[in-house]
Amino acid sequence: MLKSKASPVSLEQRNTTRLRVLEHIRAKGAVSRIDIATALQTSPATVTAATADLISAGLIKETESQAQSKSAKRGRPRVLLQLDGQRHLVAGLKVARQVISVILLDFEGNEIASHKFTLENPRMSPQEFVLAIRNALKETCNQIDRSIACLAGVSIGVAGLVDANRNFVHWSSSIKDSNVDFSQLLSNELPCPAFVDNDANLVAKAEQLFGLGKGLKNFLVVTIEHGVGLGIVLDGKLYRGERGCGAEFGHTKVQLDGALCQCGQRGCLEAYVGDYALIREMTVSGQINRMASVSDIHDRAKSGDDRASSVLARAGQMFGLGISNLINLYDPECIIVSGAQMSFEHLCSDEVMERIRNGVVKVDAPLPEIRIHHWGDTMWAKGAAAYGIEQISILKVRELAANAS
Amino acid sequence: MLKSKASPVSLEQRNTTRLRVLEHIRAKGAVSRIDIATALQTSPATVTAATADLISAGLIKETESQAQSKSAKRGRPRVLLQLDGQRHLVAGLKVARQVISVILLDFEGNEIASHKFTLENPRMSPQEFVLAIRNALKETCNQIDRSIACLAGVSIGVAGLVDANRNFVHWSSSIKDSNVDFSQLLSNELPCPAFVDNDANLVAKAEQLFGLGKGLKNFLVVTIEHGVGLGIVLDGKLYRGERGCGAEFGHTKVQLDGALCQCGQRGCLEAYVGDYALIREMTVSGQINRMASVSDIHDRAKSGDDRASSVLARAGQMFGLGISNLINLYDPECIIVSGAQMSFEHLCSDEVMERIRNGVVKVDAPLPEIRIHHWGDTMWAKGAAAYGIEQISILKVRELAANAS
DNA sequence: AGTAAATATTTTACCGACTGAAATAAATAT
DNA sequence: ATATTTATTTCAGTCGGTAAAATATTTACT
Repeated sequence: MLKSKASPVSLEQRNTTRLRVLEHIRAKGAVSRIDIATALQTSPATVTAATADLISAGLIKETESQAQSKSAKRGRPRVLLQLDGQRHLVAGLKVARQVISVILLDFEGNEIASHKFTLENPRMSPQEFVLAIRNALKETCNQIDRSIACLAGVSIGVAGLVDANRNFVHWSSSIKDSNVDFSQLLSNELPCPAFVDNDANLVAKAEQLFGLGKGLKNFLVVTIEHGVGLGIVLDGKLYRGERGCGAEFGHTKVQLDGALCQCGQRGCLEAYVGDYALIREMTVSGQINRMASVSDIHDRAKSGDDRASSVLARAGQMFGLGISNLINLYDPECIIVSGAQMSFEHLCSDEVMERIRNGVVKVDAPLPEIRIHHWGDTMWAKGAAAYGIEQISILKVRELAANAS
Repeated sequence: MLKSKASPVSLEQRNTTRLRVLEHIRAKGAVSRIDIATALQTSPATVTAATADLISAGLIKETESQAQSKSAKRGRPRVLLQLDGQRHLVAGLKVARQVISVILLDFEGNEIASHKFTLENPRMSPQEFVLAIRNALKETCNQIDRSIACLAGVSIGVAGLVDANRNFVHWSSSIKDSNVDFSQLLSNELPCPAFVDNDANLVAKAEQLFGLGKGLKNFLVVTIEHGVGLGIVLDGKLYRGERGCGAEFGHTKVQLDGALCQCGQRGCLEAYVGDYALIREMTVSGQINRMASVSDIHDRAKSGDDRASSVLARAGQMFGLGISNLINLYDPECIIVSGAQMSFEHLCSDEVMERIRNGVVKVDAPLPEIRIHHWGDTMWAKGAAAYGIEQISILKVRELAANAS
C-alpha cells in the first residue's frame, strides 16, 4: 500500500499546490473554494481535490458559518474553509543564554501553554542541550495534563549559524561543540519530528504565518532584543543566503571606523543600537554608573536627562539609516520591526521614520510600509513554533500523497 | 493545429525543465545527456525528450567531438550537446545620455557586430525613442549585409525604473514622458519581439548567461560607470524588488548626514565613489580646475599627487564598506564587480579587499569570492542582448509546446 | 408551491510531463 | 565474433492538473 510505483517528481517540489492552498487559507482565515481557485489562478477542480486531501489530513475543515457571495444573492452559497487548529499541537522553544522559553501552539497559532526554565549552564554539550529541551517540553505538557507524546512537532530556535535543512548547527552560543548534526540526537530523545533554526529566521516565519506578514510575498523582519537581527522573506520563502548564516543586519557598517562592536569590528549598527551600546555610552560618559537596562535610559530621558535623550536619539538616527539601506537594497513590500520585551520606542519615533523616508531613493511608488510589532516575551518561542507548524504541514501533506493507495 | 485542448498548467511555470536543460547546457558549454540528468536530478528519459525538443527548436545541437566518460573506457560514448549559436541573432541596445550602443550577438553570446550612435537629443518622446532604436538597428545590420528582419529579438537597457514584465517604463532619463507602455510601440516598429529593462539588471543577466556568474545561483553584480549600480540574482532568478525599481546600491547611506549626492540626499555611497564625486573633490579642494575624468585623477595619483591618492583612497574605503554590507545582508556565493570603461582599480585594491574582509561577520565558511570583470564598453549592450537571448529562448520553447500537434 | 436562474462544487474524461524498466545503440575487451 | 559496458531511446504507467459536464443549493419569480 505504501510501496506505490509512483514517480516522486521531486520531493521538494511535490504537493506545492496543496501547500499553497493551505497557506492561502491560513492567510485569509476563512475562504471558499472558488475564491481560492481565483486567488491561486487554478481551476476549481484542483481546489476541490486539494481541499479534500487537506481535510482528510486534519489540517483544515469546513465552517458552519457562510459568507455571502460578493455581488450576487442567489446561487449555491460558498462553503468557507478554515484551519482545523485543534487537531495538532506544536511546541516552539527558544534557547537563550540563561533561559529556555517553551510555548505550545495549536495549528492556528493560538497559545495553549507556555513556560520558562532557567538554565544553570549556559553552554551545554549537544546531549545536555537535547535533554534540557526534553525536560522543558515534559514540564510544559504537564501543565495542561498532557504528555509529550501529544506533540505533532517541536521546533527550536537558537542564536547562531544553523543549516535548517539538515538540523545542523555550525555554531551557537548555547552549545559547546561546533558543527553538530542534531537530526539523530533529536529523533532519539523526542517522540516527534523536531527542527532547529536561527532565531531571527523563525520570527520571520511567525510574522508570515500569523503575524503582520500574513499573505505578503516580500518582506523583512527586523528583530530587536539585545542586538538587532534580520529575517528575509522573498517570494514567500525564507531567504537564508548561500552559507545559511542569515543576514547580519546588526553588523552592517553605518560609520567608517566607527564605534567598537562586541564582534570586534568597528561601525556596526549594533554598536550604536544594541542595548550594551546604549548602556556603555551612559556609563562611560561620566556621572552614571552601571545602568541596569535600556528602559532606565528611557526613564531618564523622559525625566529630562539630556544625555539619555541624546544617546537614544543617536541610536534612532543610526537605526533609521540602516533601515533606509535595507529598503534601498531589498525594495520590500513591508518592513516589520518586531520586538520582544526591550523598550524600543526610540527606534520608531517620528524622527526616525522621517529619517528613513529621507534616506530612501524616491520613486513613483509609495514607500514600503513599516509596521511595528510588540510581541511580548513569547516572540522567540512563537517564532520557533511557527516554523514547526509549517514543517509539520509539509510532512502531513507528504504522508497523504504516500498513503494514497 | 494550434488550438490544442491542452491544459496550460501555468504559462509561467510551463516548460521549466526544458529551460533548465537549456541553461545547464549554456553554463557547461558542452555536456552529455546523462550528465544533464545527473546534474538536474532528473531521469535520462526526460532529458532525451527535452533535448529532442530543444534541437528541433534550433536552440542546441549535438557536437561531433566526443568526450570520454570519466571512469570507463568502453560502453556507448556520450554525445555532447552544445548551444546552436548560429541559428538566431539577437540585438542588445543601451541607451545612455548621449549615445546608443548596439551589439549583435549570436545565441552563444559571440559578438557579430557592434556600433555606436550619437544622440542629438538626450530626452526623446517615446515615439522618437523607438525610431532611434530602429535606425540604430538597421544601420548595425547593414554592417553585416543583413536586414533588421534577421533578428530573432531585441532588448533595450535604459537607466531608470522599468517593469520588465510589461515593457513598461515608469521613468527613464532618456525619455520625456513618464509611465510609458512600450509593448505596442515596439511591436509596431520592430519586426521581432522586443524587451526593455533596467541596465544594471541586464548586466547581471549577462554575467549569469556568459560572464563570471555562469552557473551560479546567488550572486550580486555591482556595476561601475558614472554611478554605482546593483543587479541581484537569487535562486537563479533576477530579483527586482517589490516596486521593480531595482536595488539602489549607489544610494545606500555610508555616512550619517554625509556628502551631498546628485539625488539630493546626503551620505550616499555614490557621493563618495561616483565619478562626479571624485571630480568634485579634486576641483573644489583647491589648486586643480575641472578635471576631465577619473583616469586623470589616477594619473595624478600615480605621479605622486597626495590629494589625488587621498581622494581615491577614501572612495575605496567607502566602497569596501558598502560591499561588506552587501555581503552581510545577502550572503551571496559571489560578488562580481563589473566595469565598462571607467578606471576603477582604486575600488579593487588590496586595501579595499582587506577592508571588505574585515567588515564581514566571520563564520566558518569562507568569504564570498569577489570577481572583477573589465568588460570594455560593450558591457551594457551585451547585458541587454543577454536578456534578449533568455527571453527568446523562453518564447521558442513555448512555441514548441504550442506546435506539438 | 413550483419552476427558472444563478452560483458553487464535484465528477468525468483526458492531457502532458515525468518516471522506471526494458529495449536498443555503440563502443571496448577478450 | 562475442561478451561486456555504458548511453540513449522507447514504452507503459503514474500523477497533478484541466475543461466541460453534471450535480447541488440557493434565490427570484410566477
